Amino acid sequence: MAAPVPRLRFAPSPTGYLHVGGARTALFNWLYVKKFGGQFLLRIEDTDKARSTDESTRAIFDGLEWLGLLWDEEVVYQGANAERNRDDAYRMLANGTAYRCFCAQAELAERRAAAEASKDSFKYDRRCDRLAPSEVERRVAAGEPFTLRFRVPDGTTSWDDLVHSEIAFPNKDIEDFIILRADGTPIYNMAVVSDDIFMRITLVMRGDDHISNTPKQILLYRALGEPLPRFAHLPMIHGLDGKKLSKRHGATAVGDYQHLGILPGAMLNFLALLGWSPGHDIEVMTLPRMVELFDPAGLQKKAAIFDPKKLEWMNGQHLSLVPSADLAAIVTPALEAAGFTTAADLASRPDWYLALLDLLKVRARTIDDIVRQAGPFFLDEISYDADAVAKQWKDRPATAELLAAVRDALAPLSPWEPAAMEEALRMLAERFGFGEKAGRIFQPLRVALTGLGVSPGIFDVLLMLGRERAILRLDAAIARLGDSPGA
RNA sequence: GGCGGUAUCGUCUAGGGGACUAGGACACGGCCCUCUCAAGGCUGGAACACGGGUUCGAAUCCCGUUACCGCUACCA
Repeated sequence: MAAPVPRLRFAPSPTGYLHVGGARTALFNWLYVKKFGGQFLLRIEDTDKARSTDESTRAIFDGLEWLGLLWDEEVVYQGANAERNRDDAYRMLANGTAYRCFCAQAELAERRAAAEASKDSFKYDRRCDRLAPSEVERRVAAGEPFTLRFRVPDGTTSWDDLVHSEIAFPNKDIEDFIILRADGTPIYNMAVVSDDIFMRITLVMRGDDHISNTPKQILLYRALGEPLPRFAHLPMIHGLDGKKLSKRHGATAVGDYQHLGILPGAMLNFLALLGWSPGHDIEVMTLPRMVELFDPAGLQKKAAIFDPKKLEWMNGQHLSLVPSADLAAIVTPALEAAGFTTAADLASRPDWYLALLDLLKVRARTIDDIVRQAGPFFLDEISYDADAVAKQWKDRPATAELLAAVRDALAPLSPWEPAAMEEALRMLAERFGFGEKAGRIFQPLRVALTGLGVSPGIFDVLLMLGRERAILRLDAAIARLGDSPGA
């Protein structure tokens, strides 16, 4: 049998935001398609009108687009397929694999409650399947409402799961489940199967919370006489406490991480490692590299715990990896939002901007870190960090004197370049009797230049600031030191 | 309760009978580099859930126990 072209789908319900677990499911579906060829499709499961919102649908699109997980065909809205879903359900009624059930919802709930009270597990007793055909006809004619139930056959339903290998369910444990509501709308399993058939899905890859839906769905395919897709059930993602990831664990929406300054590539890389391993101790990967290395054999069976610390580390790795020219596209809006500069300003001095990014990105873990450290390079008026001032400007008169000497040593430098600066400042250190400990100049100078205790190397700071601005900063610092001792 | 799934350092994982004194990464500690902070290098502590088998030999195979997770709706 010739292998069909893989067609996979990601099928979220639009009831919240794009959850990191959903994003990871989408990623593995996408990786599979990119690795082996085929199509990655998106289906919005909006049949629960009460909970589905357009806003959530929008959030799913936004999240996937941000991650770069683009779908290959037009989005399918499950709600639009209700009619075809119903036709499929009626096909089963016609071919005898389903039957009408006239049991009232309230009555069913009562029987279920009674069974549970006596510690029995409830299973529909098929009473409506035993109704005489004439009786059924009479009740239908009388306009009695009914649902359609699937008649579960004897035997065992099993499949070869792509991640779990063989999984089997005795059919006796599956009740005759409803496939069509009294109002004619399909139940989840019916809609999924009907749509997956229609979309010609060849591999259903989803969270393993769907494992127990799978035998029911397989039975439906068979009843409909349709070929089975393959199934792959991915493990769940849990929070740090081992419980299912939820709001109280902090950020769980993909959009949250976007706003926290995480790079999409880092997010994808981190998510990929949660439930999959390429082996060979490989960890940091770009998306194309992940496609190259992807192999379903590396898929994990065990639920993974989401560790935000490792995500941050991963982001730092990607920050260093991404060319500054690419990074600029993401950092520029953030810099503008912080009120530091404008895109036009940055565009007017691209070399300087890229050099600045080169300096900042290696010591940042998030985009926010970069923005924070970038302040002194844009603002006219810097703010001074109290701790840094207290530590590096202890003896105020002596520091003022030192900084004045630094200013005088640097001001005449020509050209304005690091080697000359270093020579001048090291000579100054000798003169002040600091010997090899030039840090005694660099540190107070750093505070004067940036207001901070940490920054890129001092000569890089001087270079990026430019002579004029550096001298201005020094003057401001000297003046400040001369003022009230309160800093 | 029933059914199903899972089980290697705190966390993510490598491992698919001998190469295991169980490897890597995050986090944590130490050292080096060094003008600060990162980055980088070196380094320390830290795991095969338990009990039975199978086998000359088991982290790896089988069974049981335990724990955790999921499903158990005219939700998805």
